[in-house]
Amino acid sequence: MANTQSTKQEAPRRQTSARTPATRYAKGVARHGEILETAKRLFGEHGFRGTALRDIAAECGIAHSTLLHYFPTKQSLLMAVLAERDERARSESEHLERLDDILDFTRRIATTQGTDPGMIELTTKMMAEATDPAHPAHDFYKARSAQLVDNLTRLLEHAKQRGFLREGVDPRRASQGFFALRDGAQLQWLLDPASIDVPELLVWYQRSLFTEDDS
Amino acid sequence: MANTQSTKQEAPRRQTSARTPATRYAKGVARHGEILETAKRLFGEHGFRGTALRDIAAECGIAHSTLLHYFPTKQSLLMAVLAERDERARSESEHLERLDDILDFTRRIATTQGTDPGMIELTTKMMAEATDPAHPAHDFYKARSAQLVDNLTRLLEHAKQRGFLREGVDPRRASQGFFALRDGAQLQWLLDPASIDVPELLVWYQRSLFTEDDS
DNA sequence: CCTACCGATCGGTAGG
DNA sequence: CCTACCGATCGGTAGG
Repeated sequence: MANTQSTKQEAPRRQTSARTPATRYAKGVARHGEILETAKRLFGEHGFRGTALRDIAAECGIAHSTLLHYFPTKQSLLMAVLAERDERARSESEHLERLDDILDFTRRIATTQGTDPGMIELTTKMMAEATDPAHPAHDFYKARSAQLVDNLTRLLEHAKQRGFLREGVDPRRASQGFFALRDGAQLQWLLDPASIDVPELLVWYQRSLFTEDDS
Repeated sequence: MANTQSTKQEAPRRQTSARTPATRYAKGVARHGEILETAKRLFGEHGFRGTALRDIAAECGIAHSTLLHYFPTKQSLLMAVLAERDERARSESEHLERLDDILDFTRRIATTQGTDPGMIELTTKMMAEATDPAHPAHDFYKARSAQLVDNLTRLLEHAKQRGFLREGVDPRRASQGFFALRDGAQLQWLLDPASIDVPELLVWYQRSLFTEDDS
């Protein structure tokens, strides 16, 4: 495992029994990431309230008090998980400035399902749990949902101006409909994965919005 | 409270300090219903796992052990809540045999939102919580969702044979889409009631499925 | 319908 | 990174 030392390209260090600061740091970072990944998965499977810190810690092979060394409270762990998830989503939607990508936008969101089912599971279940106003992630998802709808609405408005939208399609309503369809379909998929093809359903919805000029 | 005795139409009973069996029975039934209503509301607000029996009992003015006299386990209380909710929904969809009602079907489902928001809140939140396979209501919602989709699919197939559906509308996909849209919209509505008009969104979706021959 | 209690579990802390 | 512990809370039971 520590074979990276075997090259000995650097000046030899003191061979004490204590690990070097660099090693300890790297190990800490790895633990940090391991906890995050495990938390992401378990929060997705059992929800935030349904997951105990002891469960996450056990899967990482540490005591739960050790986990609290990396994340001082359970809520801080949740926020870290949401921030990581959000950062990835943000970078995805960042390069959607060009209107050419609108058709591709929903398709990309749709196919994310296959890319990282764990992320989808987390997002959907946490959002559902966060409908409780007392839930620590309530404000996060409230703001996030509004932002998503607003972004897609803006894209659809531009598309409408260029004549890409079918008659009678209201940008805001269509945007709300897209995310409602996505979240509802994912809920159904979580209940019974074999019962529904989420990407296919979303692509079908998307096609019903645009005029038939995709080559 | 016990004024039903004042009519004295029956033979006079012994006037002991103990209440009559009839009175006790009526009181028990009332308690039973009171607990059910309170549980429905609190499960809707905080979910099943997020609601303690002590909270429900406290709102009914009894000890939590007294609640367990009426419902021996927490899960049995949940099942009673779901059964009552399901019975009402079943009687609603019972008289949908006639195909004339299809257009009205989704509209009825849509406007239920305004009729009993508590019921909607309960259904949506419990369904979301039940995506956890370990949740006691998992099988219930899995079966229930499939049944709803199947029922609407059948109605849409009949409508399609009669030429009521737009071209390219697949009954099954449209049915899945309807319930996905409903559940996702209700999720959004729970997060922020002011952000979305669920009935309006569902009626709009419904119109996109049928040909324009509604008077 | 209550008091009193059980064992289990929770998030978090102390102290090393 | 651990053991040991805290106070709080949980669903459920005993016994009246």
